[in-house]
Amino acid sequence: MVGRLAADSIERRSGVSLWRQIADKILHAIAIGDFVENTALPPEVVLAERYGVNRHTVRSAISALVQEGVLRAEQGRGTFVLSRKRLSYPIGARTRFSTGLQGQTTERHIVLLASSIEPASQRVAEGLGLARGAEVIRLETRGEADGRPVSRAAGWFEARRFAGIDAAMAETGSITASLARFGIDDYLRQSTVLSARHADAADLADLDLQPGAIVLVTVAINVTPDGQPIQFSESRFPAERVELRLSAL
Amino acid sequence: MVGRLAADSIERRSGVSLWRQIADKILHAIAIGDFVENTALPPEVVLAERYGVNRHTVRSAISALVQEGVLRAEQGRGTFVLSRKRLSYPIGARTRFSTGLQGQTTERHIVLLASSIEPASQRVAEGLGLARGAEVIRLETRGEADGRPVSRAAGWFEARRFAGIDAAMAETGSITASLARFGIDDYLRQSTVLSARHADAADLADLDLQPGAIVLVTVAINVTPDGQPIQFSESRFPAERVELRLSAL
DNA sequence: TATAGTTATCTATATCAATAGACAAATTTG
DNA sequence: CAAATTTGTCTATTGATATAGATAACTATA
Repeated sequence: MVGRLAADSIERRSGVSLWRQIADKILHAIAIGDFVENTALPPEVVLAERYGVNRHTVRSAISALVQEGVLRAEQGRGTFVLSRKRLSYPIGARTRFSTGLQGQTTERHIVLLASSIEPASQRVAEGLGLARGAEVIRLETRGEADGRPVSRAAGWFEARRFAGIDAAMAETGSITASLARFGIDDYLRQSTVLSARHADAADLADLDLQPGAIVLVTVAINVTPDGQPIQFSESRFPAERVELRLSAL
Repeated sequence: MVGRLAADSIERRSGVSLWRQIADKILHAIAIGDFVENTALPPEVVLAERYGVNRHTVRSAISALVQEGVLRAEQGRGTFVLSRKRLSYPIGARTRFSTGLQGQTTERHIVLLASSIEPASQRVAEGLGLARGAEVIRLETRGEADGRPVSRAAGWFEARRFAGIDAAMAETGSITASLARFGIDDYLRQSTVLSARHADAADLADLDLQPGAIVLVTVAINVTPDGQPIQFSESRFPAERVELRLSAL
């Protein structure tokens, strides 16, 4: 018996335009190696036939991907796949931003975008083992590697215990280094919950994405080695640039 | 300083229609508890103003979600959120479909959709430690819980060692039970790589999704306790119905 | 029962998305 | 150079998407 391999037709009047669907198909084809880096795509006419749409619709899709920096079109020659490997971000017991991307990138750092003190919401309070409404410090950060944004995170810390962590973070550019100032030499990831959704307007701006992009979302709790919760965080990763590699916890 | 909390505007001419974006927003709002199960949504006029679109556009979004079984509209009364909690699928060293969903569901099983023998592709061969082109058995399966599809997976096994595993799978409806027939009493997850993308036509059909839906994708390798690779798999989960909970590996 | 609040339906108009065809411009190949 | 191939541009038409306004139908409540 033969399994159906990607019937791969497109959906009309779905709320997602055909050009967007085809752009996604091309991205997927690149991701699985059907279209190879630094080689030409099939001609527009062929793609139009393959996907069962008009050539102009294919052109709209290609145009969007050229904007996104995935393809380069050259009149008379063809349309070429630019190289853009996805970063593989490790998630495990000792998940650290910078060390996790060593070897894949030459440069990476965290930028502190904003910070504030606020009462803990239900889930933050639960995660940190605090009373609802207790004061917490929120740090909004963006992770960048080789000049490209690869993550956008919000982290919450108990305000009383970690007063001044915002300044430490701005100065050091590292969560690990900032926590060290409060006597935290090591911390472990207690839990990670993962989901995915379309990027909202904030994601688009923060992560330099195009409308319709997908973000991976992790909600995690970090604890000291003896199990004391110190950080609750929600991170967003652009799915087109990052994959998450789950390592031993 | 104050961090921007979800500017949450909508994107025009993005390839995703406004009604689809608003439908996604409503789903998200339900997911994070802004809209509560079994209570009414704000009136259409209010939603239209909040999202900055015409009332009719909001109605299109609501109409789609009614079709998807997320909402129920009652003339004169309001539009209500039906209950549909996301399943939390655990991923860890001993990831098992059925046991992982115990407690959250009353019934779950795996359906064998198709099977075939084929030469190993590059990545499958690498994952299983075989020569490229070596014969492998592919099992196409769907996981269902309480009558709803929650996963769609392809699993590859070395053909010589696991000849007949397709029949075993069809009979037992369990990977674990099928492997037991080949003397595999225990197996561990060696690696998991996670990504997300839009559902393609096959996903839409297999997982009973609407166009524009997002799927979480895991690529995993299972090994015997002494490290021998036995299964390479790629699974897809509907992000609107499933979240992945990473537990200790 | 009367009123306010809500969803449902209708008409009309403007813009975006998709198709269709023709031809121009650039590149490669014979 | 000529022909073939491929991307780029233009015009035109159709259907889906979005806005706007008016009114009907239904529900709850004072």
